[in-house]
Amino acid sequence: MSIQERRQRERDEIRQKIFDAASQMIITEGYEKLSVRKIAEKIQYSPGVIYNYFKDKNEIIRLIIAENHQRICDHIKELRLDAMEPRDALYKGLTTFAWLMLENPQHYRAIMLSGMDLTPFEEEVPKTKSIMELLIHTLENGMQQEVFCKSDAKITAVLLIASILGLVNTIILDKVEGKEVLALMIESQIHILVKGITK
Amino acid sequence: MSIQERRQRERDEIRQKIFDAASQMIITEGYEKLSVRKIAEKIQYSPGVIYNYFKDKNEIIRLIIAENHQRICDHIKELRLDAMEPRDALYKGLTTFAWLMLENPQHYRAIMLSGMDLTPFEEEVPKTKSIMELLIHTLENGMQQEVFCKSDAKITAVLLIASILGLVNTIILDKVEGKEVLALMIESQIHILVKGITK
DNA sequence: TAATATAATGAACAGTGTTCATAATACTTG
DNA sequence: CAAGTATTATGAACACTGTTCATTATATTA
Repeated sequence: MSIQERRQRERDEIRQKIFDAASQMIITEGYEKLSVRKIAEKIQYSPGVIYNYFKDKNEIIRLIIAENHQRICDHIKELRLDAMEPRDALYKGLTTFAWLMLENPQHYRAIMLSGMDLTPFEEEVPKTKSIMELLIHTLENGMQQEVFCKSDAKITAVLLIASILGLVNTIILDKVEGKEVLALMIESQIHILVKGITK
Repeated sequence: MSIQERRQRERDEIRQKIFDAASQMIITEGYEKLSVRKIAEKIQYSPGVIYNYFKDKNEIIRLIIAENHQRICDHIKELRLDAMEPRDALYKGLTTFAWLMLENPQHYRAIMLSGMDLTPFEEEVPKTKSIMELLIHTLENGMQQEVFCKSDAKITAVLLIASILGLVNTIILDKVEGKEVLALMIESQIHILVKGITK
């Protein structure tokens, strides 16, 4: 029995190696330059072996994105937004989200670029929705306390996230430089959004 | 002299043919599936001929995006926003922008996807900035009339556009269906934004 | 008509994702 | 320990991609 455990462990290790190599290559060389052959070269295996561990290249990318989402979600959970005043919570949550997204742009870029093919993505990793759920909870909380205007919290959450993602995308594409300008933009954007939904 | 005019005209015609074929292929088959070889096949030329008329594939894409921007900009200009009340102008302008973006998602997608390589883009087609300029003008107008909060109009314009692009992107990626849901999202988003910057 | 400028060709190069028969390895059984 | 079996790695092959360029064909000029 132990022998099969070890085999499984070895499988997992190689799988992880592939994953890590791909993840790092996206960060250092960018999403566009990522290729199966280069991953194989980096871990010193033949190209074909990748397909013994992953369905295809897309699955690897999906999992990298999922891991990133999870990481961001964990960070936001640690903020304990539910213990804060709704508007403060919204401020803090969205700001954190924006900065974490900007932390490694290449991963974020992968989300944008591979978008269309990632529809079965949420089924695989249901936790991905959690960022949205945290936000929805904050919004509903604020509505009950009559701080925010009444609306469909789910839709409003989508709109808020979309705004932040749009800003992050613009910042990355336009190569906005200077942390103080960046901070001003994020600050301003979130100010507008929070004001826009408050009573 | 007339003979050179004709030659130039013929050159322009083939160039246009290539452009049109590419533009249509993006719409029908999507940005990812666009290839130089398929363009050549569609216009019944050999692949190499493309490079007698365009520097590379990217230039074609850049020009398609530029044309799209121009088209949207012309539509918005026709609205005569400067003759409207600032908030109405903002509403109308942003709503029109969003719907035109959603009109053919594949072109919009090309903007997102090819982003990083398009930095020299604005130098080629300075008119691209015009949408932004129209928006900035509307904002400055509103600030002078003390309808909008005082701020850097340029930055605020970027934030507003980013929000709309973010929403459009989300709608496309998440394949939001149903025109009434779509309309509600756009309407809500713009409502939040306008409220967010008004005094 | 011959010389010249221009443009189309398609093979070639270096790359991509993916598949699969073959070879090598590791494990199980006699 | 040896023979047989299951598992995994290999690398060639397929069908693509963008791009370049010597060669060929065409059209213009002398």
